[in-house]
Amino acid sequence: MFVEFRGEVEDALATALSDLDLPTEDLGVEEPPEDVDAVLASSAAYRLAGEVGAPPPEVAADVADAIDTDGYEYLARAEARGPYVNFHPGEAYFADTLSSAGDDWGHLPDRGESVVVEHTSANPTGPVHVGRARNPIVGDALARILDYAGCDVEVHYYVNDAGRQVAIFTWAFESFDESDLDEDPARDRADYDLVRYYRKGNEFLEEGDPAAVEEAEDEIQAIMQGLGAGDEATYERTSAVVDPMLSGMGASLERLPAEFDEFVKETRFMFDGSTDDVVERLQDLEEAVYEDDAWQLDLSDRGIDKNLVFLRSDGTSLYPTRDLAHHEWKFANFDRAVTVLGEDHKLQADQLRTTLALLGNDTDQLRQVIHSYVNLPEGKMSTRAGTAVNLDDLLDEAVDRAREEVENRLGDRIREDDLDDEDVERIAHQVGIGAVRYDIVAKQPTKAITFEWERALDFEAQSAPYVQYAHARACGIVDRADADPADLTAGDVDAALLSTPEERDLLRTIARFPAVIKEAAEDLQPHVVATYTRTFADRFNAFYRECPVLSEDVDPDLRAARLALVAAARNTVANALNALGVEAPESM
RNA sequence: GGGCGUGUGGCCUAGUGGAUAGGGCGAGAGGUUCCUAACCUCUCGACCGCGGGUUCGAAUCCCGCCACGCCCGCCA
Repeated sequence: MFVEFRGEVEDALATALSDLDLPTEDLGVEEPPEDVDAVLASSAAYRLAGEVGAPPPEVAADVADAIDTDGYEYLARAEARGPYVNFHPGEAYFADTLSSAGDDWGHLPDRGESVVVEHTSANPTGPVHVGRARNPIVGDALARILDYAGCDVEVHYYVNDAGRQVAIFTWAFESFDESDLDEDPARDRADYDLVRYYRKGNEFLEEGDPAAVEEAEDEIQAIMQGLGAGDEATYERTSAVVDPMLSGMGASLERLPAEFDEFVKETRFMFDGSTDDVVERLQDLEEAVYEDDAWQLDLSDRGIDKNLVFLRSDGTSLYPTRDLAHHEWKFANFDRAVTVLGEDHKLQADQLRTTLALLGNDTDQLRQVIHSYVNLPEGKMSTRAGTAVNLDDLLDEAVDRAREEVENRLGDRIREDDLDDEDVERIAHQVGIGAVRYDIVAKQPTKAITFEWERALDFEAQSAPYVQYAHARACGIVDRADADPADLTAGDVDAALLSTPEERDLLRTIARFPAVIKEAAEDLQPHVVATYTRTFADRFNAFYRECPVLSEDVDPDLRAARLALVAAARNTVANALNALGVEAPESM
């Protein structure tokens, strides 16, 4: 409704300005502060004051007078208040919001546009740790939000299965035995088992006997050459470590949950010849230079001082070369591509985008979302050094603490409901994992996060449980009303009965939800949705406090209207949480 | 050294040209015979890193400086 209302406001304002012979390019339509009782406002009078030769409040009054609200569905009233023109919707706005906010509220019309979202794409060398966890959390939320926004979304994990680390990993796995390793796996799963070989291999390369290291380097080199030459047997060897590692990592990611439609391996673009094709086309570019026996791209004219090496002196390709082929494949198969990357890949992202353009691609199709890392108070997390907090450990701890919390609260519940052990376990998972996810997705991705257990697992604060609780309260009311769900949003209720400030504010907030999805999808900013859920919970709690629904002294018509409002609220917050990938408990 | 990013009460955070900078944590005081108190109300607390500038108007734009992070591999 908000989106439609905004359109009407812009139309009415533009018409009024042109009737007054004033310029219409700067309408200045914005959302007023909380304490102003209007849905939208315009600050255009400030800029027009000079042109008109009158003070802004006078201009605002004239503009407000010139606005004709006839013929608009939702726009009912425009009034000047100081230098602003405030816009108010009529009853239809509230009535339509109430009747529209069904199960699919927040889903925008199909855009007929396919989008591939690539996220995580962590090297298959060890268990997923918290430092990396921002990528799947942001990426999964983005994919969900784009889906809500009407895109046809496919989610990919790009597997770096041809790089040097994989060659090291493969060599290490083949060279060492269980008896060479000095620790047991932290968990009984392939990623925890295999990472020990990777660590052992790196340790050996750093500290081993020089002659033996040289021998190992020859083997690592042979593996990379084999992959570059498209050798099936070499691919089998690397797959023997990569595939189980990936399935183990996938098990961690599923807990978030972050799921993928496809794991796209970079070897695919070596074996199908597209990397060779890219190399040839790069060599033909005028930016191509051959220096130190390696083929490079001089991108200094494009504002990138660092040369991009695309073919090593030994003739093998590099990660960026294969990624170029990968992205051309994406462009050929999807309308748009979104990639979620850690900030350490910023330069590479710029080089990729620039080079794709040089190769004749339309890079407007590509959006790269960059995020900072989650670090420990003492510094970076590293798989190789073994300093990382594993995602599984964080999630386990979160669920344990949530379970403890649920059990503590069982004692002093007023409500006599019957939460059995299964409910406790369900709530512990929903709340614990939701809190971790929400804590990360709610922050602007560009801001660095320092990981601290207490803060990450605070269930009060401005957390997932706060929002989830509002949802559970709404479910409790609907549940207790024992009404036919079909009646709840039926057109029979009279939205005009919802006249208290709390009811109006809640309706206004519900009305904004599709606009929030639209904004988050356009700007690729999931935290916008998280911010919205907090505002929503504030509004819902105010309503909950002031407006009884099921009390016996509530008039039946009002009760029906409030029940419909609660149902609309429940649908809104359920979908908002869903768009963030956070579960919405029906009781807690 | 260069490039990019970040800097908002003691701590975390929203807000990227317009209405007295909005929340949370923390500290203090209250609230439940009434649909879930993981809630709500009130109080305390901010020269929006520092200094200039542009503008009728700056947390927001521009310049300089400071602090922190990331990058500057024939690794990914």
